[in-house]
Amino acid sequence: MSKERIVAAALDLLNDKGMDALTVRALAARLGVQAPALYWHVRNKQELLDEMGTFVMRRVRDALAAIPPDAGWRDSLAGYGRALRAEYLSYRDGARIFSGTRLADADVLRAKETWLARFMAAGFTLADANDAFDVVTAIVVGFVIEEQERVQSDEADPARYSAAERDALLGEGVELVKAVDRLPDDHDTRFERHLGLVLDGLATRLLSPGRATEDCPP
Amino acid sequence: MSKERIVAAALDLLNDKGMDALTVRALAARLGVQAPALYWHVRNKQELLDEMGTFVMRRVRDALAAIPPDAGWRDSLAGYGRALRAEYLSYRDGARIFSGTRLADADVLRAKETWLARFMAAGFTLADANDAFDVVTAIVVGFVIEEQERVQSDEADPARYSAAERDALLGEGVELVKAVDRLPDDHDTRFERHLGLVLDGLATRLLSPGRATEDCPP
DNA sequence: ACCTGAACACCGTTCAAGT
DNA sequence: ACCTGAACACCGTTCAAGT
Repeated sequence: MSKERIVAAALDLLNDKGMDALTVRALAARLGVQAPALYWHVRNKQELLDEMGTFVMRRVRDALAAIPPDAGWRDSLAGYGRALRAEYLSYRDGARIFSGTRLADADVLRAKETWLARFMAAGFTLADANDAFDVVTAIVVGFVIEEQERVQSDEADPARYSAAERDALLGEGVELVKAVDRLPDDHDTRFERHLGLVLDGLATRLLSPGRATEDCPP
Repeated sequence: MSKERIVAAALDLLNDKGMDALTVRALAARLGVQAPALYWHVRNKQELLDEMGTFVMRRVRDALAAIPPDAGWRDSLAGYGRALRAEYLSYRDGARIFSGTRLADADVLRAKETWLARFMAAGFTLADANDAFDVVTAIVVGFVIEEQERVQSDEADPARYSAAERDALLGEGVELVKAVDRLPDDHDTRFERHLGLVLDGLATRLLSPGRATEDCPP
Protein backbone atom coordinates (compact mmCIF):
# COMPACT_ATOMS: atom_id res chain seq x y z
CA MET A 1 0.00 0.00 0.00
CA SER A 2 2.24 2.77 -1.25
CA LYS A 3 1.46 6.47 -1.52
CA GLU A 4 1.43 6.06 -5.28
CA ARG A 5 -1.28 3.38 -5.13
CA ILE A 6 -3.38 5.67 -2.94
CA VAL A 7 -3.00 8.62 -5.30
CA ALA A 8 -3.82 6.47 -8.33
CA ALA A 9 -6.94 5.10 -6.63
CA ALA A 10 -7.96 8.60 -5.61
CA LEU A 11 -7.70 9.86 -9.19
CA ASP A 12 -9.73 6.87 -10.37
CA LEU A 13 -12.37 7.55 -7.75
CA LEU A 14 -12.51 11.21 -8.74
CA ASN A 15 -13.27 10.29 -12.34
CA ASP A 16 -15.74 7.55 -11.40
CA LYS A 17 -17.87 9.41 -8.89
CA GLY A 18 -16.83 13.06 -8.84
CA MET A 19 -15.32 15.42 -6.32
CA ASP A 20 -18.03 15.12 -3.66
CA ALA A 21 -17.71 11.35 -3.55
CA LEU A 22 -13.95 11.52 -3.09
CA THR A 23 -14.00 10.81 0.65
CA VAL A 24 -11.34 9.17 2.79
CA ARG A 25 -13.75 6.37 3.61
CA ALA A 26 -14.71 5.66 0.00
CA LEU A 27 -11.07 5.72 -1.02
CA ALA A 28 -10.18 3.29 1.75
CA ALA A 29 -12.99 0.97 0.70
CA ARG A 30 -11.69 1.00 -2.86
CA LEU A 31 -8.30 -0.03 -1.53
CA GLY A 32 -9.79 -2.79 0.62
CA VAL A 33 -8.84 -1.16 3.87
CA GLN A 34 -10.34 0.84 6.74
CA ALA A 35 -10.34 4.64 6.61
CA PRO A 36 -7.82 5.28 9.42
CA ALA A 37 -5.28 3.08 7.63
CA LEU A 38 -4.73 5.84 5.07
CA TYR A 39 -3.47 8.17 7.78
CA TRP A 40 -0.42 6.03 8.10
CA HIS A 41 0.61 6.97 4.55
CA VAL A 42 -0.78 10.48 4.30
CA ARG A 43 -0.91 13.26 6.85
CA ASN A 44 -4.45 14.35 5.99
CA LYS A 45 -6.85 14.80 3.09
CA GLN A 46 -5.25 18.05 1.98
CA GLU A 47 -1.93 16.28 1.53
CA LEU A 48 -3.70 13.67 -0.55
CA LEU A 49 -5.15 16.38 -2.79
CA ASP A 50 -1.72 17.99 -3.09
CA GLU A 51 -0.20 14.67 -4.09
CA MET A 52 -2.89 14.21 -6.72
CA GLY A 53 -2.13 17.65 -8.11
CA THR A 54 1.58 16.97 -8.12
CA PHE A 55 1.01 13.73 -10.03
CA VAL A 56 -0.96 15.56 -12.69
CA MET A 57 1.61 18.34 -12.98
CA ARG A 58 4.43 15.83 -13.28
CA ARG A 59 2.73 14.43 -16.37
CA VAL A 60 2.61 17.95 -17.80
CA ARG A 61 6.30 18.32 -17.13
CA ASP A 62 6.99 15.02 -18.93
CA ALA A 63 4.98 16.21 -21.93
CA LEU A 64 7.05 19.39 -21.90
CA ALA A 65 10.29 17.45 -21.86
CA ALA A 66 9.16 15.76 -25.08
CA ILE A 67 9.07 19.08 -26.96
CA PRO A 68 12.17 19.32 -29.18
CA PRO A 69 14.66 22.05 -28.21
CA ASP A 70 14.65 23.49 -31.74
CA ALA A 71 10.86 23.85 -31.83
CA GLY A 72 10.73 27.64 -31.72
CA TRP A 73 9.07 29.70 -29.03
CA ARG A 74 5.63 29.65 -30.60
CA ASP A 75 5.34 25.90 -31.07
CA SER A 76 6.90 25.30 -27.68
CA LEU A 77 4.37 27.46 -25.88
CA ALA A 78 1.52 26.00 -27.90
CA GLY A 79 2.73 22.54 -26.93
CA TYR A 80 2.75 23.54 -23.27
CA GLY A 81 -0.76 24.94 -23.49
CA ARG A 82 -2.11 21.84 -25.21
CA ALA A 83 -0.42 19.49 -22.77
CA LEU A 84 -1.74 21.36 -19.75
CA ARG A 85 -5.27 21.40 -21.17
CA ALA A 86 -5.11 17.70 -22.02
CA GLU A 87 -4.09 16.78 -18.47
CA TYR A 88 -6.78 18.94 -16.88
CA LEU A 89 -9.40 17.51 -19.24
CA SER A 90 -8.52 13.98 -18.29
CA TYR A 91 -9.97 14.42 -14.80
CA ARG A 92 -13.43 15.49 -13.73
CA ASP A 93 -13.26 19.14 -12.66
CA GLY A 94 -9.54 18.81 -13.33
CA ALA A 95 -8.89 22.48 -14.01
CA ARG A 96 -10.75 23.69 -10.94
CA ILE A 97 -9.19 21.12 -8.64
CA PHE A 98 -5.60 21.10 -9.84
CA SER A 99 -5.05 24.66 -11.06
CA GLY A 100 -3.78 25.86 -7.68
CA THR A 101 -1.13 23.17 -7.44
CA ARG A 102 2.34 24.63 -7.03
CA LEU A 103 5.27 22.52 -8.03
CA ALA A 104 7.63 23.09 -5.14
CA ASP A 105 9.49 20.23 -6.69
CA ALA A 106 12.90 21.74 -7.40
CA ASP A 107 13.62 20.01 -10.70
CA VAL A 108 10.42 21.37 -12.21
CA LEU A 109 11.43 24.90 -11.34
CA ARG A 110 14.86 24.13 -12.70
CA ALA A 111 13.32 22.92 -15.97
CA LYS A 112 12.06 26.44 -16.51
CA GLU A 113 15.61 27.69 -16.91
CA THR A 114 16.06 26.08 -20.32
CA TRP A 115 12.80 27.52 -21.56
CA LEU A 116 13.57 31.03 -20.37
CA ALA A 117 16.93 30.84 -22.10
CA ARG A 118 15.32 29.65 -25.33
CA PHE A 119 12.74 32.41 -25.28
CA MET A 120 15.35 35.06 -24.65
CA ALA A 121 17.40 33.71 -27.53
CA ALA A 122 14.26 34.18 -29.64
CA GLY A 123 14.26 37.87 -28.71
CA PHE A 124 12.15 38.21 -25.57
CA THR A 125 13.22 40.10 -22.50
CA LEU A 126 13.36 38.10 -19.29
CA ALA A 127 10.12 39.63 -18.07
CA ASP A 128 8.37 38.87 -21.35
CA ALA A 129 9.70 35.32 -21.43
CA ASN A 130 8.28 34.75 -17.97
CA ASP A 131 4.99 36.42 -18.89
CA ALA A 132 4.77 34.02 -21.81
CA PHE A 133 4.56 31.05 -19.45
CA ASP A 134 2.22 32.68 -17.04
CA VAL A 135 -0.22 33.98 -19.59
CA VAL A 136 -0.48 30.63 -21.35
CA THR A 137 -1.04 28.95 -17.99
CA ALA A 138 -3.71 31.47 -17.09
CA ILE A 139 -5.58 31.10 -20.32
CA VAL A 140 -5.61 27.30 -20.13
CA VAL A 141 -6.88 27.38 -16.55
CA GLY A 142 -9.61 29.85 -17.40
CA PHE A 143 -10.60 28.10 -20.59
CA VAL A 144 -10.81 24.58 -19.19
CA ILE A 145 -12.68 25.60 -16.05
CA GLU A 146 -15.38 27.06 -18.25
CA GLU A 147 -15.19 24.12 -20.65
CA GLN A 148 -15.60 21.46 -17.98
CA GLU A 149 -18.37 23.40 -16.30
CA ARG A 150 -20.27 23.50 -19.55
CA VAL A 151 -19.67 19.88 -20.49
CA GLN A 152 -20.76 18.67 -17.06
CA SER A 153 -23.91 20.75 -16.84
CA ASP A 154 -24.71 19.58 -20.35
CA GLU A 155 -24.61 16.01 -19.11
CA ALA A 156 -26.62 16.86 -16.02
CA ASP A 157 -29.30 18.80 -17.86
CA PRO A 158 -29.09 18.48 -21.66
CA ALA A 159 -32.08 20.76 -22.29
CA ARG A 160 -30.65 23.74 -20.46
CA TYR A 161 -28.12 24.70 -23.11
CA SER A 162 -30.11 23.67 -26.16
CA ALA A 163 -30.44 26.32 -28.87
CA ALA A 164 -34.23 26.41 -28.64
CA GLU A 165 -34.23 26.84 -24.86
CA ARG A 166 -31.75 29.65 -25.06
CA ASP A 167 -33.49 31.49 -27.87
CA ALA A 168 -36.74 31.44 -25.94
CA LEU A 169 -34.99 32.68 -22.80
CA LEU A 170 -33.22 35.47 -24.65
CA GLY A 171 -36.27 36.99 -26.33
CA GLU A 172 -36.18 39.42 -29.24
CA GLY A 173 -33.59 41.96 -30.33
CA VAL A 174 -30.43 40.06 -29.46
CA GLU A 175 -29.63 38.57 -32.83
CA LEU A 176 -25.87 38.73 -32.38
CA VAL A 177 -25.97 36.78 -29.12
CA LYS A 178 -28.10 34.14 -30.82
CA ALA A 179 -25.76 34.10 -33.82
CA VAL A 180 -22.82 33.38 -31.50
CA ASP A 181 -24.60 30.24 -30.31
CA ARG A 182 -24.98 29.09 -33.89
CA LEU A 183 -21.27 29.39 -34.66
CA PRO A 184 -19.98 25.92 -35.51
CA ASP A 185 -17.12 25.96 -32.99
CA ASP A 186 -16.26 22.93 -30.95
CA HIS A 187 -14.11 23.26 -27.86
CA ASP A 188 -10.89 22.28 -29.60
CA THR A 189 -11.07 24.88 -32.32
CA ARG A 190 -12.13 27.57 -29.85
CA PHE A 191 -9.13 26.69 -27.72
CA GLU A 192 -6.77 26.86 -30.66
CA ARG A 193 -8.14 30.28 -31.60
CA HIS A 194 -7.72 31.61 -28.07
CA LEU A 195 -4.24 30.18 -27.82
CA GLY A 196 -3.31 31.68 -31.18
CA LEU A 197 -4.58 35.02 -29.99
CA VAL A 198 -2.35 35.01 -26.95
CA LEU A 199 0.65 33.90 -28.97
CA ASP A 200 0.01 36.72 -31.42
CA GLY A 201 -0.01 39.10 -28.50
CA LEU A 202 3.32 37.74 -27.37
CA ALA A 203 4.70 38.08 -30.88
CA THR A 204 4.15 41.83 -30.76
CA ARG A 205 6.64 41.95 -27.88
CA LEU A 206 9.35 40.82 -30.27
CA LEU A 207 9.13 44.07 -32.23
CA SER A 208 11.57 46.80 -31.40
CA PRO A 209 10.99 48.40 -27.98
CA GLY A 210 8.63 51.35 -27.72
CA ARG A 211 6.83 50.35 -30.88
CA ALA A 212 3.10 49.82 -30.38
CA THR A 213 0.81 47.66 -32.51
CA GLU A 214 -0.86 50.74 -33.92
CA ASP A 215 2.41 51.70 -35.58
CA CYS A 216 2.16 48.70 -37.84
CA PRO A 217 0.64 50.04 -41.10
CA PRO A 218 -2.04 48.03 -42.95
CA MET B 1 -34.94 37.02 6.77
CA SER B 2 -34.75 37.44 3.03
CA LYS B 3 -32.62 35.51 0.56
CA GLU B 4 -30.52 38.65 0.11
CA ARG B 5 -29.70 38.84 3.81
CA ILE B 6 -28.63 35.20 3.76
CA VAL B 7 -26.39 35.70 0.72
CA ALA B 8 -24.83 38.83 2.22
CA ALA B 9 -24.13 37.01 5.49
CA ALA B 10 -22.67 34.07 3.59
CA LEU B 11 -20.27 36.34 1.70
CA ASP B 12 -19.26 37.98 4.97
CA LEU B 13 -18.66 34.61 6.56
CA LEU B 14 -16.59 33.50 3.59
CA ASN B 15 -14.28 36.48 3.97
CA ASP B 16 -14.11 36.17 7.76
CA LYS B 17 -13.37 32.49 8.10
CA GLY B 18 -12.77 31.01 4.67
CA MET B 19 -14.44 28.43 2.47
CA ASP B 20 -14.17 25.48 4.87
CA ALA B 21 -15.89 27.40 7.65
CA LEU B 22 -18.78 28.40 5.41
CA THR B 23 -21.21 25.82 6.78
CA VAL B 24 -24.97 25.98 6.96
CA ARG B 25 -24.79 25.82 10.73
CA ALA B 26 -22.26 28.64 11.08
CA LEU B 27 -24.24 30.77 8.67
CA ALA B 28 -27.43 30.17 10.62
CA ALA B 29 -25.67 31.09 13.88
CA ARG B 30 -24.49 34.35 12.31
CA LEU B 31 -28.09 35.10 11.39
CA GLY B 32 -29.33 34.25 14.89
CA VAL B 33 -31.32 31.26 13.77
CA GLN B 34 -31.18 27.45 13.72
CA ALA B 35 -29.67 25.66 10.73
CA PRO B 36 -32.87 24.10 9.34
CA ALA B 37 -34.46 27.55 9.17
CA LEU B 38 -32.32 28.36 6.14
CA TYR B 39 -33.93 25.56 4.18
CA TRP B 40 -37.12 27.53 4.10
CA HIS B 41 -35.40 30.22 2.00
CA VAL B 42 -32.93 28.15 0.04
CA ARG B 43 -33.29 24.69 -1.49
CA ASN B 44 -29.84 23.49 -0.44
CA LYS B 45 -26.26 24.61 0.01
CA GLN B 46 -25.52 24.45 -3.71
CA GLU B 47 -28.28 26.95 -4.39
CA LEU B 48 -26.77 29.21 -1.77
CA LEU B 49 -23.40 29.04 -3.50
CA ASP B 50 -25.07 29.77 -6.85
CA GLU B 51 -26.81 32.79 -5.37
CA MET B 52 -23.51 34.04 -3.99
CA GLY B 53 -21.93 33.69 -7.42
CA THR B 54 -24.84 35.45 -9.08
CA PHE B 55 -24.53 38.34 -6.65
CA VAL B 56 -20.85 38.76 -7.46
CA MET B 57 -21.46 38.57 -11.20
CA ARG B 58 -24.26 41.12 -10.98
CA ARG B 59 -21.76 43.57 -9.54
CA VAL B 60 -19.48 42.89 -12.50
CA ARG B 61 -22.40 43.60 -14.83
CA ASP B 62 -23.06 46.90 -13.05
CA ALA B 63 -19.41 47.89 -13.43
CA LEU B 64 -19.70 47.05 -17.12
CA ALA B 65 -22.77 49.22 -17.51
CA ALA B 66 -20.71 52.15 -16.22
CA ILE B 67 -18.29 51.92 -19.15
CA PRO B 68 -19.10 54.69 -21.64
CA PRO B 69 -20.44 53.50 -25.03
CA ASP B 70 -17.82 55.53 -26.89
CA ALA B 71 -14.92 54.02 -24.98
CA GLY B 72 -13.47 51.99 -27.84
CA TRP B 73 -13.06 48.23 -27.88
CA ARG B 74 -9.70 48.19 -26.15
CA ASP B 75 -10.63 50.31 -23.16
CA SER B 76 -13.97 48.54 -22.87
CA LEU B 77 -12.39 45.12 -22.68
CA ALA B 78 -9.72 46.34 -20.30
CA GLY B 79 -12.46 47.77 -18.10
CA TYR B 80 -14.25 44.43 -18.11
CA GLY B 81 -11.09 42.56 -17.18
CA ARG B 82 -10.27 44.95 -14.34
CA ALA B 83 -13.82 44.86 -12.99
CA LEU B 84 -13.93 41.06 -13.01
CA ARG B 85 -10.57 40.83 -11.27
CA ALA B 86 -11.57 43.40 -8.67
CA GLU B 87 -14.74 41.47 -7.79
CA TYR B 88 -12.92 38.14 -7.53
CA LEU B 89 -10.22 39.70 -5.40
CA SER B 90 -12.76 41.06 -2.96
CA TYR B 91 -13.60 37.56 -1.71
CA ARG B 92 -11.37 34.89 -0.27
CA ASP B 93 -10.74 32.29 -2.98
CA GLY B 94 -13.11 34.39 -5.07
CA ALA B 95 -11.77 33.32 -8.46
CA ARG B 96 -11.80 29.62 -7.65
CA ILE B 97 -15.25 29.71 -6.06
CA PHE B 98 -17.11 32.01 -8.42
CA SER B 99 -15.44 31.38 -11.78
CA GLY B 100 -17.87 28.61 -12.72
CA THR B 101 -20.93 30.77 -12.15
CA ARG B 102 -23.11 30.98 -15.22
CA LEU B 103 -25.42 33.92 -15.53
CA ALA B 104 -28.61 32.25 -16.70
CA ASP B 105 -30.07 35.62 -15.92
CA ALA B 106 -31.52 36.73 -19.24
CA ASP B 107 -30.74 40.43 -19.02
CA VAL B 108 -27.05 39.73 -18.51
CA LEU B 109 -26.94 37.70 -21.69
CA ARG B 110 -28.88 40.45 -23.40
CA ALA B 111 -26.32 43.01 -22.27
CA LYS B 112 -23.77 41.20 -24.38
CA GLU B 113 -25.61 42.25 -27.55
CA THR B 114 -24.54 45.89 -27.27
CA TRP B 115 -20.94 44.89 -26.75
CA LEU B 116 -20.86 42.51 -29.69
CA ALA B 117 -22.33 45.23 -31.88
CA ARG B 118 -19.73 47.73 -30.71
CA PHE B 119 -16.86 45.34 -31.33
CA MET B 120 -18.10 44.51 -34.80
CA ALA B 121 -18.38 48.20 -35.56
CA ALA B 122 -14.73 48.42 -34.55
CA GLY B 123 -13.88 45.86 -37.21
CA PHE B 124 -14.09 42.44 -35.55
CA THR B 125 -15.93 39.50 -37.02
CA LEU B 126 -18.68 38.06 -34.84
CA ALA B 127 -16.50 35.11 -33.86
CA ASP B 128 -13.60 37.40 -32.94
CA ALA B 129 -15.86 39.73 -31.00
CA ASN B 130 -17.08 36.78 -28.96
CA ASP B 131 -13.58 35.42 -28.52
CA ALA B 132 -12.59 38.81 -27.16
CA PHE B 133 -14.94 38.38 -24.21
CA ASP B 134 -14.08 34.80 -23.58
CA VAL B 135 -10.35 35.20 -23.72
CA VAL B 136 -10.38 38.16 -21.34
CA THR B 137 -12.59 36.18 -18.96
CA ALA B 138 -10.26 33.19 -19.16
CA ILE B 139 -7.15 35.20 -18.46
CA VAL B 140 -8.69 36.93 -15.45
CA VAL B 141 -9.86 33.62 -13.99
CA GLY B 142 -6.48 32.01 -14.49
CA PHE B 143 -4.56 35.01 -13.22
CA VAL B 144 -6.57 35.60 -10.07
CA ILE B 145 -6.70 31.92 -9.08
CA GLU B 146 -2.91 31.89 -9.10
CA GLU B 147 -2.76 35.31 -7.45
CA GLN B 148 -5.03 34.39 -4.56
CA GLU B 149 -3.31 31.06 -4.08
CA ARG B 150 0.00 32.83 -3.73
CA VAL B 151 -1.25 35.59 -1.46
CA GLN B 152 -2.94 33.12 0.85
CA SER B 153 -0.06 30.72 1.14
CA ASP B 154 2.15 33.74 1.78
CA GLU B 155 -0.03 34.59 4.76
CA ALA B 156 -0.09 31.00 5.95
CA ASP B 157 3.65 30.44 5.60
CA PRO B 158 5.62 33.64 4.89
CA ALA B 159 8.98 31.88 4.73
CA ARG B 160 8.01 29.49 1.97
CA TYR B 161 8.14 32.01 -0.84
CA SER B 162 10.96 34.16 0.48
CA ALA B 163 13.79 34.84 -1.94
CA ALA B 164 16.40 33.19 0.29
CA GLU B 165 14.32 30.03 0.73
CA ARG B 166 13.75 29.72 -2.96
CA ASP B 167 17.35 30.36 -3.96
CA ALA B 168 18.51 27.63 -1.59
CA LEU B 169 15.91 25.23 -2.93
CA LEU B 170 16.81 25.95 -6.54
CA GLY B 171 20.52 25.36 -6.28
CA GLU B 172 23.09 26.46 -8.85
CA GLY B 173 22.85 27.00 -12.59
CA VAL B 174 19.37 28.47 -12.76
CA GLU B 175 20.21 32.15 -12.81
CA LEU B 176 17.31 33.13 -15.05
CA VAL B 177 14.73 31.51 -12.76
CA LYS B 178 16.25 33.35 -9.82
CA ALA B 179 16.31 36.60 -11.79
CA VAL B 180 12.59 36.25 -12.47
CA ASP B 181 11.96 36.20 -8.72
CA ARG B 182 13.87 39.44 -8.38
CA LEU B 183 11.81 41.30 -10.96
CA PRO B 184 10.09 44.19 -9.18
CA ASP B 185 6.57 43.28 -10.38
CA ASP B 186 3.62 43.55 -8.09
CA HIS B 187 0.38 41.77 -8.93
CA ASP B 188 -1.28 44.83 -10.45
CA THR B 189 1.44 45.59 -12.96
CA ARG B 190 1.76 41.91 -13.89
CA PHE B 191 -1.96 41.82 -14.51
CA GLU B 192 -1.86 44.93 -16.67
CA ARG B 193 0.97 43.44 -18.73
CA HIS B 194 -0.90 40.19 -19.25
CA LEU B 195 -4.08 42.02 -20.14
CA GLY B 196 -2.20 44.23 -22.58
CA LEU B 197 -0.73 41.16 -24.18
CA VAL B 198 -4.12 39.63 -24.83
CA LEU B 199 -5.49 42.90 -26.16
CA ASP B 200 -2.52 43.16 -28.52
CA GLY B 201 -3.35 39.67 -29.73
CA LEU B 202 -6.91 40.74 -30.39
CA ALA B 203 -5.70 43.83 -32.23
CA THR B 204 -3.95 41.65 -34.79
CA ARG B 205 -7.39 40.28 -35.71
CA LEU B 206 -8.32 43.73 -36.96
CA LEU B 207 -5.79 43.52 -39.76
CA SER B 208 -7.01 42.42 -43.16
CA PRO B 209 -7.96 38.71 -43.26
CA GLY B 210 -5.29 36.19 -44.09
CA ARG B 211 -2.58 38.55 -42.95
CA ALA B 212 -0.36 37.11 -40.25
CA THR B 213 1.71 39.01 -37.72
CA GLU B 214 4.89 37.96 -39.47
CA ASP B 215 3.83 39.97 -42.52
CA CYS B 216 4.14 43.17 -40.54
CA PRO B 217 7.62 44.48 -41.36
CA PRO B 218 9.84 45.96 -38.64
C1' DA C 1 -45.49 31.80 6.55
C1' DC C 2 -41.58 30.92 9.11
C1' DC C 3 -38.86 28.61 12.62
C1' DT C 4 -37.33 24.79 16.14
C1' DG C 5 -35.83 20.11 18.04
C1' DA C 6 -34.63 15.94 17.15
C1' DA C 7 -32.91 12.83 14.22
C1' DC C 8 -30.35 10.44 10.07
C1' DA C 9 -26.63 9.26 7.40
C1' DC C 10 -22.68 10.84 6.68
C1' DC C 11 -17.81 13.46 7.16
C1' DG C 12 -12.32 13.96 8.57
C1' DT C 13 -9.47 12.70 12.15
C1' DT C 14 -7.45 10.63 16.54
C1' DC C 15 -5.81 6.98 19.22
C1' DA C 16 -5.37 2.95 21.86
C1' DA C 17 -4.96 -1.58 20.68
C1' DG C 18 -3.81 -5.33 17.83
C1' DT C 19 -0.43 -8.11 14.49
C1' DA D 1 5.71 -1.20 10.24
C1' DC D 2 1.06 -1.26 9.17
C1' DC D 3 -3.81 -1.79 10.12
C1' DT D 4 -8.42 -2.03 12.95
C1' DG D 5 -12.36 -0.60 16.14
C1' DA D 6 -14.24 2.64 18.51
C1' DA D 7 -14.95 7.13 19.27
C1' DC D 8 -15.23 12.52 18.72
C1' DA D 9 -16.77 16.59 16.84
C1' DC D 10 -18.56 17.86 13.15
C1' DC D 11 -21.36 17.97 8.36
C1' DG D 12 -25.91 18.71 5.04
C1' DT D 13 -30.55 17.64 5.12
C1' DT D 14 -35.36 16.03 6.49
C1' DC D 15 -39.47 16.40 8.96
C1' DA D 16 -42.86 16.52 12.41
C1' DA D 17 -44.16 19.85 15.41
C1' DG D 18 -44.70 24.39 17.07
C1' DT D 19 -46.24 29.67 16.54
